[in-house]
Amino acid sequence: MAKPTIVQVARLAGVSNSTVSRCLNQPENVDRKTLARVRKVIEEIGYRPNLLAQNFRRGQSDIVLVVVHNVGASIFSDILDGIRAVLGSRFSVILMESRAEAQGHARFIDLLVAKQVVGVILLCASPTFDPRLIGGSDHQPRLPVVIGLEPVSADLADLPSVHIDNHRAAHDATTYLIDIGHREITFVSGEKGSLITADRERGFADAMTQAGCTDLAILHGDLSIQGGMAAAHRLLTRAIRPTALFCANDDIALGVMSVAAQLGIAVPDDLSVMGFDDTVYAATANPPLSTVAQPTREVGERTAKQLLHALDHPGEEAHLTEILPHRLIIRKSTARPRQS
Amino acid sequence: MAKPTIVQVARLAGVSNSTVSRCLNQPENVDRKTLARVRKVIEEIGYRPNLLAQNFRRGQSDIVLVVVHNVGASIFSDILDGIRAVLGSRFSVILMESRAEAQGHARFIDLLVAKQVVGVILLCASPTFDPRLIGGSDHQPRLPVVIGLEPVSADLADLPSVHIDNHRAAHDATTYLIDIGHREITFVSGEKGSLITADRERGFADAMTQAGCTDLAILHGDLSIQGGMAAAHRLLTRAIRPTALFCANDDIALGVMSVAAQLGIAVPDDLSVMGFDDTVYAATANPPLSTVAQPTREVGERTAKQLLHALDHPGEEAHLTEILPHRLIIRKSTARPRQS
DNA sequence: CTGAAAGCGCTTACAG
DNA sequence: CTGAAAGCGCTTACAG
Repeated sequence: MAKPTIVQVARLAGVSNSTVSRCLNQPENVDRKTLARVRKVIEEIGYRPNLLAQNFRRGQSDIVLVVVHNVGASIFSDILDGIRAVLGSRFSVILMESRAEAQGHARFIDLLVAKQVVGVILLCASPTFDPRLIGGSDHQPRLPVVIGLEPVSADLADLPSVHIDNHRAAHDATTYLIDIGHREITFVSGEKGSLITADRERGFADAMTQAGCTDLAILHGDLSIQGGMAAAHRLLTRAIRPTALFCANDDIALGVMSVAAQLGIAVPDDLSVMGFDDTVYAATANPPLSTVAQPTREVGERTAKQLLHALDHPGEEAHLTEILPHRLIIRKSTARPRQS
Repeated sequence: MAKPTIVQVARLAGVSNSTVSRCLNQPENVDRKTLARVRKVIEEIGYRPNLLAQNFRRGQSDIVLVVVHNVGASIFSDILDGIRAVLGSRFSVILMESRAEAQGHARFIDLLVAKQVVGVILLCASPTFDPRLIGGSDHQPRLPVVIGLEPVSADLADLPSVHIDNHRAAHDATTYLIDIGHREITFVSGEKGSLITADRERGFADAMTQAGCTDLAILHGDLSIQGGMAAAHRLLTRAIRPTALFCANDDIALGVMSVAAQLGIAVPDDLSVMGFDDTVYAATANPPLSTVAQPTREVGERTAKQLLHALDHPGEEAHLTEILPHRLIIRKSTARPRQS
């Protein structure tokens, strides 16, 4: 009545454990008749290999861990689709939220070190992740890690990564706003000093400077709807307002637009708003949000491909950084400023 | 140079493996001086127990698996916060997407059966999950499973679950629309026959019937922005339109509103739109979306508490179904119909 | 193509 | 409070 093991299968089939194991893992090396007999027994008693034992014995699992900051962010849907499309049925994907490990952390590390996972895809800015862990040694190959979507901290610069050129993307978007006549543009960003937004801030700043707008306005806050609302309350209730707000992500932009609507400020007539990410909520916003699109599915595919490569070529040191193309999406939330 | 094991720690500390193991798992049963010595060695050589071995030996892990349909859905953020708040540091949470297991499935099952996880929280409608797996037997206790957020199929009716009363919630929302004067209301739903929306459809239908509106209009589609857009294109381009659309979730409602805006149909003046879920995007929509709120964080907390209870009381058969309160949130997307 | 045997790293009664 | 020993279920050289 207890869960059947390889031993019972062997006994019932009249073969050794080894043979059963071979039937499972390298059936091509087993006599056809033996194989059939063993498989019949497996079927009959409903045997399933104990993964825990298997992983332990092999010293590794077939699980790829994907770390995201926050499960509810819609941008991850497509990325995961891409990842799974590439990984196929060879590996299972499990997810963890990095914010959950802020204090915990230890478990997360144990999981990696203990090789319950065979590789890691980090879709979150890196601070959470202790680079020492992937060091590896003579006997212990380093655990393959690929960073996707977000920029890479200096610590982890030697890891393969896949992302857009955030500096250039922000530069392009800012330049677009300047080109249509805006001069008073505020960049509504995330936390000060955060890696995620640093490149975007610099891109904004450089574009502004190049256009002769030396009075840089960057507002730090939170990369969320709430953050956008807070920023809007500060920026839009002043006597002199910027004519355009370039937001570090779409959630901020959505928060900004909702406050603008509350205050009776018309977008884009009185205020242009530009987002970043092109999440599913950008296109259906009212007005539809102009934004910078990241090729999310491709980010997923490419990170997974890099991981696969690392998995299949354990020796190679491939610090490949892939820069994927971004795309400016102009919808209805941006327009020439009124008085220009 | 190889990864240190318990054996090396024992040798270096001059004790047996057993003692090292005890230092790790039941330090209160170890002499203070021994403990100190062993801990020092552990520290020095950077020993970390091999989780794979530990789990295998113990026959279980300390991981709780949370299954969601789609990682990108914002509703899961709060639920997971609630789950983790309750589970604390005693368990790690990993996530899997049920949609990914549509074909795969086998791996998912293996993971459960192999007890790589100690319990499961299902936040997705149940079809994906094969109830036979949790059967258990004399020697094998059933794996604790708690269903949260979504309604439970008949198959799994004996499992503990936590959700709102979807029938009543939809009934309340519909009644509200009727009370403010609407008679031509269409329910924009998900897939036909889907468990997720069945109760909401019935709640809508019952409220309509009770109000004497016998001509029921339910449109089936997809529970997404795209689905809402498609539905709106069908419903709003006709000569005779409903005066209100009650959508099975907020994403649909957002899709509907965006198409309405495109078509120049004013919400709520020409058309009332009601959502369901109260995701973070509802409040900032333009106009802000009236909807039905689910107590998401509480759903997470309660499912986790039920799981914890099941974990701590393996014998007890507690098929507790918890019905949590919903809340009607009236914002600006609903109003009296024009001609009433 | 198959089997006997060792062993992965840990835990757990059982003695002492 | 501590140690010697068995064993969890599987895989993997090594013989044959």
